Amino acid sequence: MEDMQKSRNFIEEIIEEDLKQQKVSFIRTRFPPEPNGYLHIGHAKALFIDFSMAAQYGGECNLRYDDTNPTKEDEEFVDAIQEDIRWLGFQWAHVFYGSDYFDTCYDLAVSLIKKGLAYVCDLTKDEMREYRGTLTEPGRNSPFRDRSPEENLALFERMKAGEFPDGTRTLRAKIDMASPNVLLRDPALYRIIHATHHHTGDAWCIYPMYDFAHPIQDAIEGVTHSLCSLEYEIHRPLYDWVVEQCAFSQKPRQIEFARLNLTNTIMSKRYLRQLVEGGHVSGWDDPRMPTLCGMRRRGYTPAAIKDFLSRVGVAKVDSMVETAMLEHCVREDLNNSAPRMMAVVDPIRLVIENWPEGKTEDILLENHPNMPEMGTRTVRFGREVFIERDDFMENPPNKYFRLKPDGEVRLKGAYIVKCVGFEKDGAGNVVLVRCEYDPSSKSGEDARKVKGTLHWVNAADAKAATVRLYSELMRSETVDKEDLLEQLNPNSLEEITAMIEPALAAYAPGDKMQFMRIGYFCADLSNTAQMPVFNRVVGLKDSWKGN
RNA sequence: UGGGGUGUAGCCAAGCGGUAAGGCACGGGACUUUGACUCCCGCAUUCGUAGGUUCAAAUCCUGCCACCCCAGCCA
Repeated sequence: MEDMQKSRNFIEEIIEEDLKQQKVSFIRTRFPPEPNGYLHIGHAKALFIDFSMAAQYGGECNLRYDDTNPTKEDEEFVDAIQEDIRWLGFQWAHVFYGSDYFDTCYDLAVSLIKKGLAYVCDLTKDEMREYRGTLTEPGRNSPFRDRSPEENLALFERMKAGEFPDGTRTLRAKIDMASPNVLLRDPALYRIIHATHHHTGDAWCIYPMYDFAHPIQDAIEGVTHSLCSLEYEIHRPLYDWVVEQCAFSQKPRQIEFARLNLTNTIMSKRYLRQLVEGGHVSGWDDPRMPTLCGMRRRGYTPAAIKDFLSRVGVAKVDSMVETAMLEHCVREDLNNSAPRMMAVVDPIRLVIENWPEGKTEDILLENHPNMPEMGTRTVRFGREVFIERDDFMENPPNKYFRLKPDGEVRLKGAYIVKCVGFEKDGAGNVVLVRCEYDPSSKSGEDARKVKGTLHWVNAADAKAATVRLYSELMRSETVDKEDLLEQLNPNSLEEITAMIEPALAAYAPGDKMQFMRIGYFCADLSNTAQMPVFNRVVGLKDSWKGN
């Protein structure tokens, strides 16, 4: 037939063109996180692209820790990163460490020195900045630029041997101090750092810079397409310079795409750390965090995240995606898999006055209205039940389908009840609603319909549970990085005690379910039968205008 | 004021000289023992802007405007 050709994003176009022109025959990509923090949804976009491009063209993707700066990295993050990638459902071909290539990097640096393309520079950090010039003025050559290869070799060897303190010397590429691209003004290739590296220990005291190490790592691994975010666009000439001057025959190609930004979300690692260390969240896996471990704990599913990422697409425009899109994706996924349960999040009592004291009745409830294969369960119904405070109003607005004086409503799966009275406490809050039920209105046995249906929990066997209602961490759509803490949403976590149907207490940590008419929830890691804890993943859509 | 990028609806995003896909959001309706789900319908006479080329321009050309990135011995 005339199947609509699925449109290709620009990276797919490049890859297909490279394949067609036989520039490459096997696609290899890499996901190169620096092990200095937990992965977040922004990384997920990058790795989603890295892994899916490789998979789509029958190639492979490596996981490579970009660990060239021992002062910022820690082994702590290495395992967590793998766990998150696996959780999303991706499998790498190999795990590499950038530090595995330190010997090669060193040798290549030596070869650059021999070719007169790199030199040891004694300028201090401040001096180097001064010599670099500005965006509009060219820089000046370092006074050490013309050292002989022999002298450079000797000095570089002594740097490696640990003879010089941190910050006293660097190895620099000899490119062009007048380049309009500031990155090409003799960039540092190596710096001295006397620190223990989490992976190589004390083997080295000089470490290659990202701009030198990354293209080398890519080339060694045979990466064909090195996908990264837009801010590296300006690094590409340097990337290509390194590949060229180090004489790699197979040249990896760097392609840049826009990183993900989400409304009401802060993504930068530095600020996330600030939230964790300042105690503004409970940890990296706080369900409000955009980290993958946080989203996992919140109850987001890999399928929902991947669906979201594919909907967002791949392009070069700086964009800000609405969180609503993400929420739509979890709802869609959970709608098809989450059993429907009843929990009353803000309970008040409802008494059925014409229901005999002590009498109970078993109610059969479907676990999913659209999926009979999910089975049924039995719930006890009695004289007294809990209903939501919101589901009764003394003076309701128009089109209020819930309980009101003299109004009728069905209790889900049970009977139609009519409000015959209510009681308030001293503060004027309704604490009890009095009803009478219609014995002929048993669910499934009666054609009579009422507009509203309420969820409920039988008071005699309801269990208490802690329910955490999460909302966005940041109160405005965009976040100004200046005064982060003032922009925090003070109400991003509301913890309440809810009354739940007994079966809910048996759910294991990580299980997801729908609290009927409320939202999708996930049993928290700390969930126990004694005191169940549920996190709200996302609320149900609510089109009631009076709300 | 230098260089590198990017501008299509409220938000993403197709489009690649032949007359503006799709999704989210939003609005209206049907269905409903979840105000959910599902299903219909609506939602850019116009593509940052001003000109030019062409029978024909979001697509090509020129100018202008806006926004993002770069002056780490971070990645």
